[in-house]
Amino acid sequence: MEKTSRDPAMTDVARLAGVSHQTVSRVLNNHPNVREQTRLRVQAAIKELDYRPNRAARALVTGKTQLIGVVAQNSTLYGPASLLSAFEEAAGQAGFAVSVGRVKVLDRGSIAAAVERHRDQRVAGIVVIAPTSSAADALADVPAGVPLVTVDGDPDRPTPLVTVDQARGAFEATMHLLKAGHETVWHVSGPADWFDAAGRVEGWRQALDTASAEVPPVVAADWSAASGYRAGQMLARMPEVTAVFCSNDHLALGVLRAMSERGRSVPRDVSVVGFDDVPEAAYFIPPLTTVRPDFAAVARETLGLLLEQVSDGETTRPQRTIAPMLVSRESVAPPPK
Amino acid sequence: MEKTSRDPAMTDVARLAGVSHQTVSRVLNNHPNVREQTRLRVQAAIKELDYRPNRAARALVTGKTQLIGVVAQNSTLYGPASLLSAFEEAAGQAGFAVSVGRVKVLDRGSIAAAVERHRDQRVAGIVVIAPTSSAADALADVPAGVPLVTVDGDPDRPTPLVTVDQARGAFEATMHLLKAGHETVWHVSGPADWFDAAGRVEGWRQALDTASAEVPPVVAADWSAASGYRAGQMLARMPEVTAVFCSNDHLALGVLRAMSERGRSVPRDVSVVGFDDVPEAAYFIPPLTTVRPDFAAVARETLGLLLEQVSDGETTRPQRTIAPMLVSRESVAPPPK
DNA sequence: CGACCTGGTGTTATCGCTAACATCACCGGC
DNA sequence: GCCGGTGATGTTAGCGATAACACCAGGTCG
Repeated sequence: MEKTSRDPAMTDVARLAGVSHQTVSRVLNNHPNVREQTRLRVQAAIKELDYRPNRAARALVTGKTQLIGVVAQNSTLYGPASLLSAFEEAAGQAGFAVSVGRVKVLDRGSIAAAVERHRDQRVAGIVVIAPTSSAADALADVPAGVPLVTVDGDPDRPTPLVTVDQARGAFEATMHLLKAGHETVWHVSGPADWFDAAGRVEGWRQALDTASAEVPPVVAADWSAASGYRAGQMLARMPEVTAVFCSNDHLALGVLRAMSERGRSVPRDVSVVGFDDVPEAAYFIPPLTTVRPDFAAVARETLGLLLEQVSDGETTRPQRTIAPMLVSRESVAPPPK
Repeated sequence: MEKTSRDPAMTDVARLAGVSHQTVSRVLNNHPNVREQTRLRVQAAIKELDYRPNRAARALVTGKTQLIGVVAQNSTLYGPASLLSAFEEAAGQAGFAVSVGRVKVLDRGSIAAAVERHRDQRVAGIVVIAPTSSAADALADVPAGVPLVTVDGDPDRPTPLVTVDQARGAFEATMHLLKAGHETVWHVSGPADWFDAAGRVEGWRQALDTASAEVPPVVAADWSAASGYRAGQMLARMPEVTAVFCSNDHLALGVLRAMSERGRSVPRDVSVVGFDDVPEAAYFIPPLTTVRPDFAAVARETLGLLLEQVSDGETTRPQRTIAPMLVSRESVAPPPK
């Protein structure tokens, strides 16, 4: 009767290498005081047994896990999804596992519950993707002492925060259009309760102010192509509209379509700029000039900020913004004569 | 000098309730042999101390974690992203945390590495979202003994697998078009190395066979709207094309646009059906008739199959397919006279 | 009415690791 | 040539839970 023998433990490695288990532990944790020869023997034994340290045992004695909890909305929007994916990659490379707690709606109760689930797991730290004010409000409920970083959250709160510099991206996009010769730039905005959308409105307005251009009314939409299309139908009817900055690429797609349907050629008659640089943006007709946020950088900074809190308990400068990049394609041209 | 006292442990609860720590353990694990009165005392103590069991300690002694590892491609495609999100929710409700290992490309090496990372974490089981043959191949490297379920993988392999019944969805979509009176149905297909795409081609062909309709050549594309648009440009030029089944909604979007550009009205001149029911599909112009996979059901089945393996070691019937649902909107009509 | 079960509880060993201390050989300096 | 320092290693004691067994009271049964 062969019982499947249990996974090898540190003592098994120690026995094979002819040392004590403590020496194995020292090799594993790169302690300096181990003779080179001994280290090699131990490493050979580890490889031979396909030994892997038991994280539970380590966590038990150190009191720390190698787990990071992320709270994110259960959505497939490009921005948040990319962010999450980038963060998982960054954390993975740093040797941390990521446990994702999805939330249907970003309200206090749901977020608090997700945070509790993570605390139950004794995560080392928590990241909350909190792009709306209701989500940011919910963070007030998180007990102090838990390392916490907010991504895409409210820039006006003192909590540790990493965010794309929405205003700067919008500023550059708008400036790009103004420099092409347009007298002013219209804006199709995302939902007002999203910080991303608010920041982009702000950057757009600043650019117009800087250039002393007239500030047209904001055209409000949500993030969808459908709402961009509706906004576009309106704008297409107004001959004075020659340049439009859209709060994301899907809105821009809707605008492109509306323009094309009314026979206004992009970029000959109207120039359009988006935000996000979704993978399809280069295949729109025409290929879309847009602003690309560096999600990988956001992820790296977030992780850095979190690990700083985990080890030091505190952070020196708890806010980071990541400058996005304008990607110039073919949807921008000088205005018609 | 106040040192922040450590989290309460089981013994603290036991002391407060006036019982042994073992009794606390029994209460926590719902053992039957505990007097009601004792149970209440213990529960009160747990609440008072805000005690939460230490998972590391439990994992150490039981040898099992409450963690499930998922390997998924680092993509933002609607299908895989939805699946992942649904699975995280299902697992969360069953008390499992989900650790996601993202992979850039679905090749043997990357998948093997991701699986190894999960094994290091001693996950209870692993789910691999393996929609292409290269991904399915990589599973050969996974050592036996690790509970493993494949989602969206190769239906022709014997590994435990849960998948949407692509062929059936495609069959119904095609039948829907034939019943509307179309003589035959054209198909714009996803990439050939995706099982999803292959299954949908098969279902489409079966439906045509069943109705003894002519089988036109498959129009090959990838999953993008851009490629759908190119396919659509071709189809729009052919007057005999009155019905098109697209392998996903984005392709359908491209086709819709191409048709509209060439003045062929949908659904009056041409009927179009998609697959996936992306959130925007109802806002396409016209609102798109499509096939909705039940991602939540896939997630539930996957979890069930995995937990069955975890507890029993084996599974009886290791393959499950989930029937999708046709969602009828406004992009289908009888063919023009 | 003593043997035996059984429900409720406590005691002890154990999981696999790290931290802290113990040990021991070897070194240089006065 | 004895002393303290230092580098390499071993020994021991937990971390916080579960499992296995021990124990004890009270009821059942022959």
